Amino acid sequence: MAHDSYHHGDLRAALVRAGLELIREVGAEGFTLREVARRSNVSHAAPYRHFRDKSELTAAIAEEGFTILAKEMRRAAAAKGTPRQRLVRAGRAYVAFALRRPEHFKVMFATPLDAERHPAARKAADEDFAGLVSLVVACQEARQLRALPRLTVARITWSQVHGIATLACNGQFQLKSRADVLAFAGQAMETLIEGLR
Amino acid sequence: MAHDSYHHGDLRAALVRAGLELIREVGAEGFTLREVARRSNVSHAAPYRHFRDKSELTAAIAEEGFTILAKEMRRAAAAKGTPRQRLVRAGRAYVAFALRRPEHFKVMFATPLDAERHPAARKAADEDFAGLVSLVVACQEARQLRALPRLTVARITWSQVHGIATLACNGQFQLKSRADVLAFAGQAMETLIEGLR
DNA sequence: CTCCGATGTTTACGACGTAAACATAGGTCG
DNA sequence: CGACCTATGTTTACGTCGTAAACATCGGAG
Repeated sequence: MAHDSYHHGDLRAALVRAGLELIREVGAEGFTLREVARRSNVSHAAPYRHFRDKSELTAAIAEEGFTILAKEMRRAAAAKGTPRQRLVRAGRAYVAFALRRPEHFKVMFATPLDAERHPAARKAADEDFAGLVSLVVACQEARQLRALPRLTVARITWSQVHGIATLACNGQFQLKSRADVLAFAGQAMETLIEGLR
Repeated sequence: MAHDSYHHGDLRAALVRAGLELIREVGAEGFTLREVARRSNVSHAAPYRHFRDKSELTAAIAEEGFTILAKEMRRAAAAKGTPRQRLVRAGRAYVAFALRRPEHFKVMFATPLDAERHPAARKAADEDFAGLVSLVVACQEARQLRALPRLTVARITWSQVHGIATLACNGQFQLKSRADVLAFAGQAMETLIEGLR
């Protein structure tokens, strides 16, 4: 339990936190297991007691990201408003997340999350998508969306939002402020939904 | 000129080619300057005569990618058909490119292409986008798109297509075959354009 | 023909990922 | 209450990487 003793208490969580911070600072390229260990005041081999290799730590960080993202989308889509408005808000939350933590976001989608190697991360990602599907279904039930297959509609929407998030956090649009990007995201969602009716 | 002499002839091009191949095989993570040198039958320090550092080689590879992509989109959007059909075909070509060379595609968008550090790559990317804009403008002139700002429409379209490409080549949709993904891409574009009218 | 600059090579350094051997702390069982 | 066992750290070691500096070689300009 003692924080400064030989044993750490909860090194695993500490490593994930430190890793998250490091990735925010230097991005996935500069990200280093040894530096994560250093920041956790632990020898460079200690992480191997908790993660089989580096990719497993980044997967844990990705998982954390999916969990946070899910939470923020849920909050944005909270009950009030029409299903359509809720869907739009969720989409904007997605983009907002990517803008606020671009490096974290990139790590989440850097690698095809191998279901065998990193089942937890994969599950978290799938749950994010499930949340999106349920918003889409709500729209369809309210007759605010055309009756295409649910999965198809969800994928189209996800792609739109994900594309905006990806391109924006790589600075590919020449938009100045985050607010501009978010406004654009809203516009894009409205347009898309218009096509989906 | 001799291929086996001390001097290589056109090492720079050879490095880009070898690099491209290597990235296709092992992805951006396993990508190594030294291995590229090895495959070019050259010492591990030789690349530094042609690239300031590793990132400059990957930028050159990215640039090559943007050039190829532009060519393929141009070909797909060739004259026949309505502007709208041409736009859809270009979008599908974008996705097809990502599916055919996923690792290459990832490298192209891995990093915010710094205009200072990698001007050539940046320019190639901008030209790709310019091509898209011109297709969108053609659609607008044919009254097949609502009169939103050109840039906005182009960005929305790009985001949609880019999102599909990114998610698909990370295996995030659970679609089996490339054909399925391409069909989906077409559907998505049609839907989006519907909303843009 | 000679010399110079462009292009390769060798050697060297520090950092990294990872494995193996070793150490310690804290709970379990006598 | 005290001796072990196991989970969790540490140390040491190895091979690879990116990169820099010093050195070598070739081909073309004077």
